[in-house]
Amino acid sequence: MARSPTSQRLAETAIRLFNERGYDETTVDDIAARAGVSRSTFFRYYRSKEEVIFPDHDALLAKVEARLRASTADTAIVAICDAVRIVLAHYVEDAEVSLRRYRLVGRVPALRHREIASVARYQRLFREYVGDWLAGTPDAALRAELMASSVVAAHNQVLRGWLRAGGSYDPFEPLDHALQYVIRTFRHLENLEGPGDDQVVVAAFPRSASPDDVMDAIRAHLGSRQ
Amino acid sequence: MARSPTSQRLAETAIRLFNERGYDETTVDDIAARAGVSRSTFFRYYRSKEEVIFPDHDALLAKVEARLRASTADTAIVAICDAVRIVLAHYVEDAEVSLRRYRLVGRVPALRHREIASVARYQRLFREYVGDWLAGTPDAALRAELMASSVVAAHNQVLRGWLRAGGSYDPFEPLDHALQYVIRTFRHLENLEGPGDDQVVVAAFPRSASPDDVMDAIRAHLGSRQ
DNA sequence: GAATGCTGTGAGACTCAGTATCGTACGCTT
DNA sequence: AAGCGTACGATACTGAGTCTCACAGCATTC
Repeated sequence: MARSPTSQRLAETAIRLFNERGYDETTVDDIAARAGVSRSTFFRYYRSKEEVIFPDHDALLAKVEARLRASTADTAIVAICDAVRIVLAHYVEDAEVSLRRYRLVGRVPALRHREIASVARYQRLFREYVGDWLAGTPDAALRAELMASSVVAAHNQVLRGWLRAGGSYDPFEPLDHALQYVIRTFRHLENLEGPGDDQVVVAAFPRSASPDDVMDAIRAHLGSRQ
Repeated sequence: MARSPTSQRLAETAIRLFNERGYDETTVDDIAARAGVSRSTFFRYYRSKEEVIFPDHDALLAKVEARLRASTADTAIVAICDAVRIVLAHYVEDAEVSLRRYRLVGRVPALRHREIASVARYQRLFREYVGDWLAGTPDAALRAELMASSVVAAHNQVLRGWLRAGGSYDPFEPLDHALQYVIRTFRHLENLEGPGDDQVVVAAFPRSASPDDVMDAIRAHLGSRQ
């Protein structure tokens, strides 16, 4: 599935021209001519002028889906975090391309729409996965939607920050930091099944409760565990 | 700002034709001819063929923004919930149109993309608002993103459910239910400023911690409050 | 009441994305 | 060398969206 040299050449030519003259000012004819092929050939490799900017979203989407499928309910959160890392890694691998695309997309509304649409596909994927995971629990669909949107939002926030900074640092640490928020939100939304592996949320009390009230209640509760 | 009769007529004709023949099979010429005007006139009222389906998103967006601006930090959550209700109300008011559009959008990828793009504008609006609200606190941008995405996700989930059901019930109750989740998530994400009004989340511990460890830690922490 | 200007409309030409078809040259097999 | 499949080029076509110009209606003004 290695990309053909012609396809590669077309993509590079296109991006160069888009940056030189602007997206709207560059016609498909220009790209094809400069790449030394015919217009027909361009449309053979890319279904549209926009697609030349977003080549392998399908492949990436498939990778994400594969990672999610390769998990059981116990490891759902791990699978989700892994999947998000896969996506971010994809951008980081081709930092050069990602950055050029980022600048381009920021300037061209049509491309921005396209990008947003492709993000929606990831969100949908996560939503379906989480929906299956939560199936049967109350408000499963709603919570799946919220969880999926959080995952995607966290990823996008980290990615955008990294891109804005010109890809000048390792974004996986911020990603894990962001995912901590998401995981806590998950736990929170998931609270029917109790807390997770390494943390036990102990209690919540009316603010009016005195420290002694709190201590008493906790002592009583812990008593049943000893 | 009442819509002109010609514009109205064009929109109605377009939707009827889209439903009869399909979106791609209907040309702008068809619409204009059937509405009794020229092609030029169509493009005077709508900048594109897609736009005839999504007429007043701009106005709605402005309403939402106005509602958000008309609030101080204290009432941020209230403002956000209100804003979401405004959006849902807009769909419910024109239930007939909303339903027709929903069915259409479900079948035509180009329209779906357009819809998704417009949703992103709402999310951006909420993100900026929440970002201002949280400005100066740690991870403000990240938490703003998460909160905004939750708000939008909740709304969309409720709206989609209502549309799928053919608009056969009052969606504001489910909306409030969904917003409860969102609000709790907010509180959770907001915990730097302390928890909400009536709850105090006390602590989280490694599951391996013995009850005594827990008690000691809590006692030490509460000590500083007495 | 004619000249003036503004506004909405129609007509037509033009660009360009995207589709479909056909012919052909090249490389590979047997 | 004959046959075959694949990739490419050439060409024509549809339809969206832009632009320009001409004209008609309608008000104002002197």
